[in-house]
Amino acid sequence: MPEGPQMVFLKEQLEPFIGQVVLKATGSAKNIPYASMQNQVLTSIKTFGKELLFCFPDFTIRIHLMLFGKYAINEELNRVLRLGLAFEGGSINFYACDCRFISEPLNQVYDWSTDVLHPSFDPDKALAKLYRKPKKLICEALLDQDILAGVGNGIKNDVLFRMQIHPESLVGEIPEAALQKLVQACVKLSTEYLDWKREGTAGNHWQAYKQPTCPRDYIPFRKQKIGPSGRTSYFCDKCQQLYLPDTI
DNA sequence: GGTTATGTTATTTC
DNA sequence: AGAAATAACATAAC
Repeated sequence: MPEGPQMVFLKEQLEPFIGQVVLKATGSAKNIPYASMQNQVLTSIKTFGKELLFCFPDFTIRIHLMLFGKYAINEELNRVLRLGLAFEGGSINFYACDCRFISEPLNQVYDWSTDVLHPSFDPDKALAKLYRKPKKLICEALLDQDILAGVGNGIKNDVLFRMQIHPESLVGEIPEAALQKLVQACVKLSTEYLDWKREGTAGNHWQAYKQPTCPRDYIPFRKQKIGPSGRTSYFCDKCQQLYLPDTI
């Protein structure tokens, strides 16, 4: 259930709990100080990329939904509870997710300017980090959370389609202007995606991801696992340009 | 039973 | 040493 925009949306759903005191923390997640969380005030909730951060006065609990994570607000799901937080005004339950305890100050742990949806996101820094990996496939580089935190496989596919760049292009071969636009597109699509979540707009907004046909050329998208990570890409050979080294 | 999937991380390999 | 590939983990649906 991840991708940055969904996590920001989840954070917004949970904001009513801010200021409330934990009545009880339960679950099967390891390294969580269940007992000492009791009576702690939830100071704030933040996100970093696909991570959700519950901030308490002296520590933070980090939730990552990974691939299969589920959550329920004011209800319970019929599966193994990983972390449940009971407040006066309701409860939050997480399942099949990664939970961690963070004792360091968050500014020491996170570089917020890496997060595509954070106000301090720094596109120039992202561009520089991308060019530091010139031999990587662009479809792999876009998923690097140290470069573009919050971008997932859906955003990756649609951004490449929108900017008409072939997923197998090498980062170092993409002209700077095009790569710059690609970074901008990550921000724009993530923001749009968040707006769709907020508006509760029905239907599908993906142009390429999980789609059968290219809306520009009306030919079937190619669906293929690309690169060492093997994440699936949806792309159109006709309208997405492949940037590779000149072979002479 | 096998495959697939909005993901990360620990371990191994080069 | 450090980058890159591989394995591992988690879970439901088709």
